[in-house]
Amino acid sequence: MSSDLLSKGYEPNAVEKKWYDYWEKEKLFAAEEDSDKKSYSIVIPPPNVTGMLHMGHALTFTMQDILCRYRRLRGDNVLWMPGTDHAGIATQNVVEKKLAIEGITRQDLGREKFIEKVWEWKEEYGSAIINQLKRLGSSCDWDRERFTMDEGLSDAVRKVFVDLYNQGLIYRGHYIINWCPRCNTALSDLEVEHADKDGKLYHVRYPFEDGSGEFIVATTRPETMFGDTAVAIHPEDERYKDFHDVKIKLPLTDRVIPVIKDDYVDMEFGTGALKVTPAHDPNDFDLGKKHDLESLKVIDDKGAMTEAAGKFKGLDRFECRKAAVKELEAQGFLVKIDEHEHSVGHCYRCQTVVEPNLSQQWFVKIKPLADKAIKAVETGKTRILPEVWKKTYFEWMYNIRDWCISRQIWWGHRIPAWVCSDCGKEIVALDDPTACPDCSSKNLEQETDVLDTWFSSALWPFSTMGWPEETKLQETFYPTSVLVTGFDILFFWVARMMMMGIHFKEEVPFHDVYIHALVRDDKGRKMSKSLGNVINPLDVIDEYGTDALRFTLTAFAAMGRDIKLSVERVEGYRHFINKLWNAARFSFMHIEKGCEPINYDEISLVDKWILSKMKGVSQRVAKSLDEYKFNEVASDLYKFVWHELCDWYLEAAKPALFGKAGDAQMAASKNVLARVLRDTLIMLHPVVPFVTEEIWSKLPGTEGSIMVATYPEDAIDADSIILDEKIEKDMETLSSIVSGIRNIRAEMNIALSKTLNVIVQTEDSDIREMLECQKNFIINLARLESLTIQDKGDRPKSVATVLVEGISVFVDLEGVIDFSKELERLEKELGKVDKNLDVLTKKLSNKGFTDKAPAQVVAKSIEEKEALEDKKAKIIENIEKTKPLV
RNA sequence: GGGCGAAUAACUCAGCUGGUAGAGUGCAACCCUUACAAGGUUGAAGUCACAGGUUCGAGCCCUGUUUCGCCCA
Repeated sequence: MSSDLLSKGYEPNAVEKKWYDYWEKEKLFAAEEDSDKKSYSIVIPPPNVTGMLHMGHALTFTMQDILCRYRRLRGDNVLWMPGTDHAGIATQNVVEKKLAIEGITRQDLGREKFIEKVWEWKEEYGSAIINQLKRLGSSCDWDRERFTMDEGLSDAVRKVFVDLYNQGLIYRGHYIINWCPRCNTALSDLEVEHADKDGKLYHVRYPFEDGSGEFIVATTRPETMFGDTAVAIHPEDERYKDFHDVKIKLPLTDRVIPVIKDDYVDMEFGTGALKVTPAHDPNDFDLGKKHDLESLKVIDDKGAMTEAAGKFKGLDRFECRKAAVKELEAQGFLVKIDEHEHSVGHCYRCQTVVEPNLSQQWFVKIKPLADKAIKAVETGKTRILPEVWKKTYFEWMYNIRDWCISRQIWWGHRIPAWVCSDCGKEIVALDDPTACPDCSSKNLEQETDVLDTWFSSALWPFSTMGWPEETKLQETFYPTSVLVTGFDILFFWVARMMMMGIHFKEEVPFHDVYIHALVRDDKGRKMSKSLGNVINPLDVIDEYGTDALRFTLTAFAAMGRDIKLSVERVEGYRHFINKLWNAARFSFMHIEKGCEPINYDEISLVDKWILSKMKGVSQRVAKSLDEYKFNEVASDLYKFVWHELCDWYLEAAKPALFGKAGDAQMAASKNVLARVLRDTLIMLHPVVPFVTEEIWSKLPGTEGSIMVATYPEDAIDADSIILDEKIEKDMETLSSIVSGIRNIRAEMNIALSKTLNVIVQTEDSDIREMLECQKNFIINLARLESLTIQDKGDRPKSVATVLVEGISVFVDLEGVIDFSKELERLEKELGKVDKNLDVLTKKLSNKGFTDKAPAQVVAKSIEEKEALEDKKAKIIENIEKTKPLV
């Protein structure tokens, strides 16, 4: 026996580093390419190479790590594929900012040199996020770490591009796209974030050319008027039905524009006359195409006005708005300005207001790809959980629009397309062409654009496994078992992986998609730098330990619900880790050797009880993990460790463990304790890997890492552990009696040092027998001097009473208290019973209930009512007998 | 404007196919009882947002209202 095996409190910091290094060194995270075991695989959502660990990472990596560690304990061959994303715009921004400090722009360097700089930056800082992920305990197979710009993945990207092009699913064209004037690139629809802004609605006079009248048009963007090429009205608008062939003299310009009729126009909005700017509004663009209107670009790529804006040329678009309004007012064209809230698109990388702009870009024709991805979810080949997200997925897929994939930045996969300068031939090829296939010219110019970063991440589940090569890895691990991610990238990433996976692998990329919640602050707000409410996971880990953070996130990860996190909550769960630690510390005082098969003939009721409870937990935990109910895993384990193992089992087993029940019982209980601690650690390990490994390493009879242990349900002798309802019921009776006596002690203010004499009466002979056997249990835990078990008999005089399931418990209070308190207690108890009895009586006197409710339910109610009536009678009796004592 | 979700103890949240409301934290009282004061024992605390409806019976199902959050345009 030795208590100095473990220190008094759990100190996570030293322990975590030690074990993480050990796991890595021992290659315990490594997947086997070829194995007889069942395969289980997850690819991580690759964090941005510029990223810093935040709570969202902590949550998603904790969940994935739990699943992977759990599947290893179940004997699976697990691949958890890690890597990072080159994050085109974000990374380019970071490096540009760094250069700016030195006063250099990327244009100063030129494309080649700049990209070299980015690679240098990546080599230096790119592993930061990976190291942070390791601190979470993530058991990824790091030897397989990939990067979306590495050679293999770049090959995959190129092949996909070329194939899609040849299949007619990638095309180039002039369309209106979202343009970020700060990043100087096109963005996909998804990369634009809409925010409601207080703006103004300007009402402007658009006079007819012949002076016979005017329209009043309402616009939020008067600066775009220089690009107007028509005014549109609704064909059925009563107000304008007499206008035929009118032309508009566009204010502040010399231009005359036509009036078109289209039922797209909203008659309710403003005056029902809509200015049409095809080059700067997506809807107007469609309208322009339909009516064959000219597109006039008035805002350039930097957000400044073009030639077409006349004297406003060169002005920033927002400056121009002010200037134009002033001019309109001066010339009498401005009717009024209303306050107006409207939605404005912002760049998701830099928050600059996005400019819809006409330009030549590359697009993926997405509909054919989407159709197959929809079908995969409809038929259940891929499950989306929780189910609510299925609807969102379908909604987006049905309304999907072609995906703009070209970006006018430098950092990324350069589009493998060339144009022949001589004949204009467009060439897209796997290998760089040297001559034009049509005219043999060698004057080829490569496309300067790069691909949307999400284009490469869409290939992640198979490109990381070696595709387009045929590899053993893909054979073993594709499709992956589950994708775990937040809903914020459901469209960006999940949907696109679905489309690409199905198209190129002819197989869905994952069987399950588990969508988890977002981590918010304790008031439910998104964590953001500007709000200053960010909780840095690394700080939390430093203060409370990784396991405490992981357990907290797990406990709060109820499906489909956001997590409101505060450090206080982490602190709460640190107490749990410490409780576990101390339970182990106590156990180590008794456990001398590894556990041996349990002999049920030799062990006590509490022994059987804790084994039964443990069996229930291991079954429920397994089921909950299969269903991604992480919070249930945490609460089951918490309840078991704290309230069953520590509160009752360890306390009840103490006499036996200290040898007060004989050597045989001591040995048997020690064996049970060893078994329970071992299996508890294994069940906990996926959630709290560090503390469990530390305890495991000191637990007698264990070899190697807990990571390669066997989950209790799979143990060779798993069936010898019995889930026994009768035992659990008996234990409940016993603990209720103990709690009842403790309650009397507390309410009567009886010191713990005062041992009590108690008489228990029940007419049930089975229970009497059970109680007789478990006498010491009650005596020890309720701190009694003596315990008498009777059939029935005279009620002793000066007692406090408590009723447990028809069992009367009399606590002898001779000379201890004043009985007015006891009377108070009894009256209170009577009140409770009466209230419950009321409900049941009403229910049972309702003919509808007795006639229509299932017989089982009625019978149960009758039984309960009888028990309560019996209880009531006994309480009244006790009250009557107590009254004279007051 | 379209869609989705949430509302349960002071706080954070569970609550399965409808059958007398649960946990943790916090609070109050007592206790250093030989693993743990980061602990133990006991206790108080809820018109399940509001209004209707279905049902013998509704936190749960249906309709509407309010408030909040999110997504899409």
